[in-house]
Amino acid sequence: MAQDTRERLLDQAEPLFAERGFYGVSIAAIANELGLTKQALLHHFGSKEKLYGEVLKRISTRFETIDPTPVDADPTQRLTAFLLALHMQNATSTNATRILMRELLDNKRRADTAGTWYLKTFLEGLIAKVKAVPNWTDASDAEALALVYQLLGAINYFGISEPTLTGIFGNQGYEALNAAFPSQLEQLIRARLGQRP
Amino acid sequence: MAQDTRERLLDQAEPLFAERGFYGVSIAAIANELGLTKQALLHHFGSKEKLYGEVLKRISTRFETIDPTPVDADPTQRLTAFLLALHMQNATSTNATRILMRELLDNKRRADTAGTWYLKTFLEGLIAKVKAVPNWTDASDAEALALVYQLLGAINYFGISEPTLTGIFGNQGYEALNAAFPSQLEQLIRARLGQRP
DNA sequence: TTTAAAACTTACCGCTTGGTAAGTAGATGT
DNA sequence: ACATCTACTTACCAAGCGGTAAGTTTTAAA
Repeated sequence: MAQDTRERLLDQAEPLFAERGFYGVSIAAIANELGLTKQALLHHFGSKEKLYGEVLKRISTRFETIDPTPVDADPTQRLTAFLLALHMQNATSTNATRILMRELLDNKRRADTAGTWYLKTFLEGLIAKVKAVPNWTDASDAEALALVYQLLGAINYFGISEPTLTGIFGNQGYEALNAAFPSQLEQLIRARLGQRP
Repeated sequence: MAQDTRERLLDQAEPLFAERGFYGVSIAAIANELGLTKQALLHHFGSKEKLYGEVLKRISTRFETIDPTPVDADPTQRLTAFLLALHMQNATSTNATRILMRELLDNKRRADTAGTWYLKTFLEGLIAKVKAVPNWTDASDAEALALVYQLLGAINYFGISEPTLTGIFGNQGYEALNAAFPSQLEQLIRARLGQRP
């Protein structure tokens, strides 16, 4: 079965899971959107869980390859660039952020899915990046992680809020906010990294 | 129909919607957990949508009454106290945060549910609180909102991540993080409010 | 003590769900 | 030419879904 077709199907299934969640879409609905029958879809992926699992795995691996700046750059600069890149990725597509946020919410039941493990290395990498900043070299792991998590939260929470914020403040209001966001984020990062923990 | 019973049922339904989402729980499952039959539950609330709507409404009204500090306090202090109170509320119960986060994710389809409207006044109140801070008096609405949203993101994202973080870093790891979080959050707020926008 | 409303139960209903079983058309390799 | 494999289709299934209809018990005010 052509790898391209498989990838194409996963490309199309991803936004459906992102928008409606695992329990919110049926395999029949997905198949319909993809232009084939439910049984054809099951033929390709075996089960709904497996299909979803592959969508999740793709996202995980995709996340492992974000690092826009050279290793020898200034640590503060490097962390800032990395987090801004993370935010900018949401402008392209919020599917990954939405799906991972849903995993976070469902993790009490679904226990340890693919998402958790990639997150470990991802977070540990970020902790290391924080500790490379002069002011933060002797921060505890918990302190560094708290900062990291606050910044990730700022980015990802905003990432999933576009529909709601547009609903509240209108298109213009949201656009103004979206335009102001990156520089405000940069300021937030600089402000905190400039302080001691 | 006794108001107390109604409230009790909503109290018990809330965590189920929080943990499994609207599409993830059936009315039969809820009824079972509440110790009555599906039909008895439907008798009380009419439909699943209406039951969920009432859960949502309760959360909205509950949010409108958080303001721990007197109006005449120092603006910076006041905003900090408010946001810390918001974080501390998650320690008591994450149900509200989880449900509202799910609403954020589903808002593309569910359009304008109860959650959106309460959020408007809530966010506008926070914008006003930011603009009361000396450095921020002449910030634009978009700038103030960007900051507010970043801080809310930091708080709420952490609020829903306990199961995942415990899974990654273990109970001890999570406890250390949870202990470090409030003071780190306070530092983050102070750092940013101390700067100009 | 009667009356009426509230709080249920039992019995359904049509529809959707995820999944299985068995067969088939068309390409590909030998 | 034959066999194999991929990519499907048609037909079906039991279980679960949200919801309706109608009857029964419980509670409590007149």
